[in-house]
Amino acid sequence: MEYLDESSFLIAFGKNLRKYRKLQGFTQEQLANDLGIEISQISRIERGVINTSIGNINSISKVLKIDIKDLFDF
Amino acid sequence: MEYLDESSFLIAFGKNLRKYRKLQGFTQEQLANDLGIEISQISRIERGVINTSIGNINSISKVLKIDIKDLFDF
DNA sequence: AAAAAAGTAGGCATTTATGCCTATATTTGA
DNA sequence: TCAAATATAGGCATAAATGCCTACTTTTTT
Repeated sequence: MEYLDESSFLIAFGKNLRKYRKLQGFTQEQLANDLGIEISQISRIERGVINTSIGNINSISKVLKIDIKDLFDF
Repeated sequence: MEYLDESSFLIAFGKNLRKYRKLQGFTQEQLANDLGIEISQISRIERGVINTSIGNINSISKVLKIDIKDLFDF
């Protein structure tokens, strides 16, 4: 198991989220709308610009209908 | 797979974190010191009072030497 | 190539997490 | 039971995420 520094972690997480979002057939806008959050936030999370909350990630996994653990599996 | 609302999720997450922290033989203070964050934050996370960041959780898994996915496995 | 769709960027105000500190409560061990 | 260790609580200042908005860039589709 490898541990990343925060910046690398956020970028890797974002890439993985993007993968699952597309896999489930969502645009950033659809995901943001279903979540009730800003589309710009999705963009920032996927690019690793911001360090979002675990609650937010729980909501995202709910909307995408995936296991939250998958979002941390990379 | 079951999806929790945010409040229930944060409480469940906190309980799980506490379980793994004790399992790895850390006090809240030791964990906070190793992380370089406030002990009061650990307490708040474990009680589900705050909605901490994914970067913080990555750091915690690193210090506890566990798989980050375990912290989301409940 | 042109138009449409999707994603990126940045500013500003607001909300929330965090740091720092002190005091209180609970749990553990002698 | 008493003392020590561990955890909880709250206030205040600061930093960071978020909401809301507009403009620009990149990608996709026709």
